[in-house]
Amino acid sequence: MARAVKRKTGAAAVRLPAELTQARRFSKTRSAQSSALLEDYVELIADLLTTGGEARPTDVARRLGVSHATAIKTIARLKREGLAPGRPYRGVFLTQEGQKLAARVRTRHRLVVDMLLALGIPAEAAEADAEGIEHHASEATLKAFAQFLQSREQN
Amino acid sequence: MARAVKRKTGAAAVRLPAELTQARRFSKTRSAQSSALLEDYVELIADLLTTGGEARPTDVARRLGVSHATAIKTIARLKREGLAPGRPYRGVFLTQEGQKLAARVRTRHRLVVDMLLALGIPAEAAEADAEGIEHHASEATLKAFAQFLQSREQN
DNA sequence: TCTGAAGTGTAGCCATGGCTACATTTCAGC
DNA sequence: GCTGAAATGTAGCCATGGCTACACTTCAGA
Ligand SMILES: [Mn+2]
Ligand SMILES: [Mn+2]
Ligand SMILES: [Mn+2]
Ligand SMILES: [Mn+2]
Repeated sequence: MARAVKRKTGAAAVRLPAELTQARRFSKTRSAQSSALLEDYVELIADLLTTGGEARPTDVARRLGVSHATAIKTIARLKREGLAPGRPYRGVFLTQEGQKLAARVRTRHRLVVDMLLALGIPAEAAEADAEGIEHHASEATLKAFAQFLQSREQN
Repeated sequence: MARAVKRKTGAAAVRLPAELTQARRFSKTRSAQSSALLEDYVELIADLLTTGGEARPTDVARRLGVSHATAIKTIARLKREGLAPGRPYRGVFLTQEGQKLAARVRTRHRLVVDMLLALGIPAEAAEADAEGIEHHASEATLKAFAQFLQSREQN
């Protein structure tokens, strides 16, 4: 295309900013994707901690449907990123920062599920889709979801 | 927890199926994630082909915001998977299967964007979020989106 | 107190999807 | 026709996130 600039003179120049915009969108999606896994781990660990008082790598692995080795490796990444402290063989916990992230993620998760349910989507599909969708919902989208739900409640 | 089975006898046994369900959800999300990139490539290539008659690796790279080397490597994967034929230095095309996939993906993309717009989400946020969300919307969810839009048009 | 099963951790493999650096090919314009 | 700039392709690096196989800790119960 760059070689074609001299062929299709006019339109190409105009389309350039659109290319940048689209590239930025994809870039945003990639970045969301890279935090998605950590978000799910933190959310799940928080859930295990509140429910059972402890979060063990094996439990995390079983709930996520991955091997315990995979879970342990990712938990190590949580530790590296300052989201989870913890000594070896002692279960996982969350730092203040980890807890804050967990709270945000849990709220968001519920909002997305509720929205899908409100649209009449069957429960299991709503839960499954939400697990992926949640990581790509911007603040603007979350706000719109909340407003939609609120307007629904009023009738 | 498995070690804890003998401590917390009752509840753990009941919770087992729920664990499997949740694991299945995460597994589904992971699988959606693994096809997401190919879907975006195919969608974009189809777009370039219809718009300009050709899809060159450099154009694909620029639109996705990645290096040309990355684009070429992923395009090689498209070829491996039977979605794109093409000789070296000759631009990319789509097989019948690739075209079918592109059509499905494009329709889905538009539906998701339209849904978000209908909820009052600002255009740029809608476009950006849709780029990630689309890959996690099941048939049930797409159907619900379509129905919502239809009911909207009628007033 | 000992011990073995369960849980935890480590090592090392693979595919993916980014990147930079460099080599090769194409083709517009002279 | 030549040629050099742009496009294309290749090589090789890295991090991530899966996996299996094996080693090490822990602790419930004998
Ligand atoms: Mn999730
Ligand atoms: Mn979630
Ligand atoms: Mn997309
Ligand atoms: Mn798309």
